[in-house]
Amino acid sequence: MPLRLSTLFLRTLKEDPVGAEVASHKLLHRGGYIRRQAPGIYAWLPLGLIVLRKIEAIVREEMAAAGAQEVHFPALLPAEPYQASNRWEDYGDNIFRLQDRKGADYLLAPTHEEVFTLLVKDLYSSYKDLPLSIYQIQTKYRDEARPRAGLLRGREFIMKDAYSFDIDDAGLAASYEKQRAAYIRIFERLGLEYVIVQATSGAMGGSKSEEFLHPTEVGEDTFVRSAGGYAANVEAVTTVAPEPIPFDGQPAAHVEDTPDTPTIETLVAAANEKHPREDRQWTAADTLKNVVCTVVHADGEREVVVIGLPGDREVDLDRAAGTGVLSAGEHDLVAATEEDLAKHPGLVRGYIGPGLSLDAPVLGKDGSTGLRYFLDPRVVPGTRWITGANEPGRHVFDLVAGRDFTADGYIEAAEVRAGDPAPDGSGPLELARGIELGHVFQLGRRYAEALGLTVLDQNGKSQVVTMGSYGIGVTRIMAAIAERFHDDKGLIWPQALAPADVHIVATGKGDEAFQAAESLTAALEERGLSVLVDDRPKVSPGVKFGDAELLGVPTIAVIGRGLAEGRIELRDRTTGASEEVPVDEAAARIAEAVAAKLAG
RNA sequence: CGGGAUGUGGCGCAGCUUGGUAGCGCAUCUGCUUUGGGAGCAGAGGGUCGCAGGUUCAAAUCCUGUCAUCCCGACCA
Repeated sequence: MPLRLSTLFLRTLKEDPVGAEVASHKLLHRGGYIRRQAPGIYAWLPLGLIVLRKIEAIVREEMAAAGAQEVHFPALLPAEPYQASNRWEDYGDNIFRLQDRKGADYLLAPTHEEVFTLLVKDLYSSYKDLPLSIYQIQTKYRDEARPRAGLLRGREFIMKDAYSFDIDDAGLAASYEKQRAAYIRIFERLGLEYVIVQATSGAMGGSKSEEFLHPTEVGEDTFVRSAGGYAANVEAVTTVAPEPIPFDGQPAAHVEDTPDTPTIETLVAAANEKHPREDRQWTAADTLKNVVCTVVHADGEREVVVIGLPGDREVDLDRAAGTGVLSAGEHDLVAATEEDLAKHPGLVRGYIGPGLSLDAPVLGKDGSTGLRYFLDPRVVPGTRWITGANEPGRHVFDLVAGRDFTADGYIEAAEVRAGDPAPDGSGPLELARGIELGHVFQLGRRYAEALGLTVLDQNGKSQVVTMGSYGIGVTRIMAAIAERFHDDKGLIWPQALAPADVHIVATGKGDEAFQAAESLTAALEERGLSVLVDDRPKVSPGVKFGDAELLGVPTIAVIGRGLAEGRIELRDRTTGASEEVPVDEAAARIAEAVAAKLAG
């Protein structure tokens, strides 16, 4: 049956929702695809559901092709499995929590690793049952502090999440590869550009991890890429360390008066004025900035640490926390507070330095402060720095890394900048924004271990299963498509996702146009096409044209003015092209156009 | 969590400074006209003014509290 605008549950709107910033949010709202219910929570109207189901269908087909089987879990789950994996705490306020009448804790699941793991544990106990890949398409809940951009960042959203279970690392690698390949096919079919970037695994734990990002300015994720093909989330970029420099011939360190220079800017100015270099001006890159941070341990203990990095770089704490310096039991890395600083009088604010010689270190576990000291990878042995002398108004010049000071380790704590070299040598990096649409990663054994998922191997020995986790944001994909395919008049759906194959507009007074629209509808449906027909009586043509453009069905057939001469107008919403065709050829021509769009 | 702002018919807003019994646009309904680019005229229906308390003869308006929402930031797979 065709969708008839005379009866379809739809109201198009002229006004954007209050506060809407991005096109997908405005247009899906105005086009009557979605309605906001609460911050970050949307109701799905008939047209929206049709598009959503089409995206889901593509995902289902590719999951089946990849050998994954569909299951379905509740969105409402008991707290215990999440307490066992520690995520009940780790997720913090991002979980929607609730209690039943007995006071037992429940949650609206943000993701389902735990219950998938437990289900497999329930049913399987032999290596012969593996490998296994199962998935669901399910509504997820995350109580985001600030939902925004409509469907792009909601508190309720639909996600396909798949999980693989293997006996060994090789099996996990193979399962991962299948899902990764399925994702590539999905995005190809959607016609949505994507970049696969290396990622960190974040709160989920695990090792190999890649994100599928759709590059766009409205995206919330920042990633880097090089002309040579390297791409990574900024959190996952590793710094290219320069070659060490021999100590021979390097000047000895010397302390100088640099009054009132608590910042890098004032320090550089003072250095150029009072202690100028002969060959060039000092710059911020010649200084070593020592930033005080706090590691928050799982038990709540706050450990102050110091991070040294070139003075021209800002600290990026997400990178620092995500690139491995935090060991087990270390929960988070944050900026140090006044109270943290107050506990360490050995730190002279504005003039912090690692110490003047290896014999008398200030920072580091063996230093006088006893605080752990980490360095940016650029601070290789032999590099010379201006840095704090741990006295107010004094800095040390020509302090050489490795000769005069060392650290407890290296850390990726510096911001990534455009122009930095790619770690694989493929050229300079550029920064870009993207929407994260999918994420594949090798979880490893964290969940299986925490929840006791083991199987017997060929030797009858118990082995912990290794897992992979693979997510795709279905509702987010819909927003990304709307974001990518629209113009100032409205949405322009790809043929494969449009709520109908053809949008027929009947205009003019009298019954002729409406009758012709009915005949054409029937002819198109006979050819297997889905039809949206604007059969609203007494609605002016301008309104109908406007709605057709807003709704975004890619092929529009206008029946009206030309009908007296036996012609129907075909419009291509994508190209804007328009042509008149004889009435009796219309169905065939439309079917051709639709087929061409599906193919192309 | 910090900063800023806003809560008034379905939607978007005015009214609040200076208290006096609620208005505009869109949408909806009726009639007539109009029908290839978001029509015209005439009429109609629809509001606990976020909530609670207070001041007052009288509160959308002033005061106190509270809740919610939006924006910026922090946070965030």
